[in-house]
Amino acid sequence: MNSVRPRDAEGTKAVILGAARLQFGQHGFDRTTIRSVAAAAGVDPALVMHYFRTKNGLFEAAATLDVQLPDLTGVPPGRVAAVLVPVFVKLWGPDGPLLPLLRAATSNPAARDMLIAIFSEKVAPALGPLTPDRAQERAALIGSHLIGVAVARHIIGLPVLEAMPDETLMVWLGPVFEHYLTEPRTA
Amino acid sequence: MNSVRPRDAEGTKAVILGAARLQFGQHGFDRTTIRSVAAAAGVDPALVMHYFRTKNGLFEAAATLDVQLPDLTGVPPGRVAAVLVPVFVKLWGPDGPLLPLLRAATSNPAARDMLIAIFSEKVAPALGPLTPDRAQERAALIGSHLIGVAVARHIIGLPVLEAMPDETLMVWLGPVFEHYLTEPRTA
DNA sequence: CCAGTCGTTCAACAAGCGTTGAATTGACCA
DNA sequence: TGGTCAATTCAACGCTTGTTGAACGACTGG
Repeated sequence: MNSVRPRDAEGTKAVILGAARLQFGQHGFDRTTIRSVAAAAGVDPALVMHYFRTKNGLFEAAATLDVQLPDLTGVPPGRVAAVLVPVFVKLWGPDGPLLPLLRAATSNPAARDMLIAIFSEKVAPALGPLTPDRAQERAALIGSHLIGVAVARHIIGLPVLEAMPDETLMVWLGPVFEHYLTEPRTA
Repeated sequence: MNSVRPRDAEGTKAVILGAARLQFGQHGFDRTTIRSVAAAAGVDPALVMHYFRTKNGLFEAAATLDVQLPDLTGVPPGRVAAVLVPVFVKLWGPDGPLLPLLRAATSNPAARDMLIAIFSEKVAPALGPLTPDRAQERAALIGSHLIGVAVARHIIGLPVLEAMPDETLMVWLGPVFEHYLTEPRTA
């Protein structure tokens, strides 16, 4: 039944990391225990420590990711949202890499810093060229809206948003993102 | 130094509740311990149990709140955002009652249910009369945007949004909320 | 066939947790 | 003054957690 894997350091390391990603994402940092990760990976808890030294080490390894955003230079403003929304919806989806980070951010400063870094190094630069001014603010508003939708959908589990298909969400968010990217500000 | 309070059940109960609110709000459910709440309240841990029976009981007592939204019937759509945004910004602010609930929602199902209840019993009914259709969806999008801003500002601590004054935030959010409330949907 | 290496497990620790029941303290009334 | 009862504390329990060092066991090169 329980298939005994051959001895393979790199392999088991990957299995542990997979289980850790899953649990950190679903239950957050505190509720995820070394023991539960080890059990899910079919491995002794001490082995987890051996490979990742500490629980924080395991988390950092599990949360390390490279967020790739499409190049948006030259995309007409009216089309930007249509390109952007599907990408972000996937990144923030239940299987995406950002939700675990957000869940952990409640109690883990390292997770907070990682999210801030992703915003200022990836999101803001990607959106900057499309905006007339105040690029940071505009990007932050778009980003925070996406965070909110992700929280409402996947953490709180608000029925209306849980039930809403991605396409419908896109239709709603599209004009708003366009507004945030292009609307001139006087104040 | 450490002022010894007179024996007063109702009083100490309130002190404990205050400490609990503070800690649940700042550190979330898991990181808040009976012992730390008791210490902050200058009281024995057993006393906390005596008054609130269990940690979940303490949390429920600390998280119980009545969110009061202004009556919006008859307010012209263009003015709605101007009325609504300050109220929501305060409710979601660092001293408001909703942030603790959201922090706890990461790991506490009761907190999730409470947030869902607040949405469906308070927010959606308040916004419903202002919308031509799909009231739940429209309210959910506004609510999730506010959640996102709160998370970005007070949980993650995104510098751009932390530094943004409430008035500026209002100017940004106003047109978007108006759009969500009034924009006709064809799809 | 034996030694050594490396993946892996065993067993235990110290600390912190929620929770408990009995003991202690202090205030009030007879 | 002494008794009563509520408010509060003491001391401990059983459990889970992260973490550790030593032991085990399978494969590999000599």
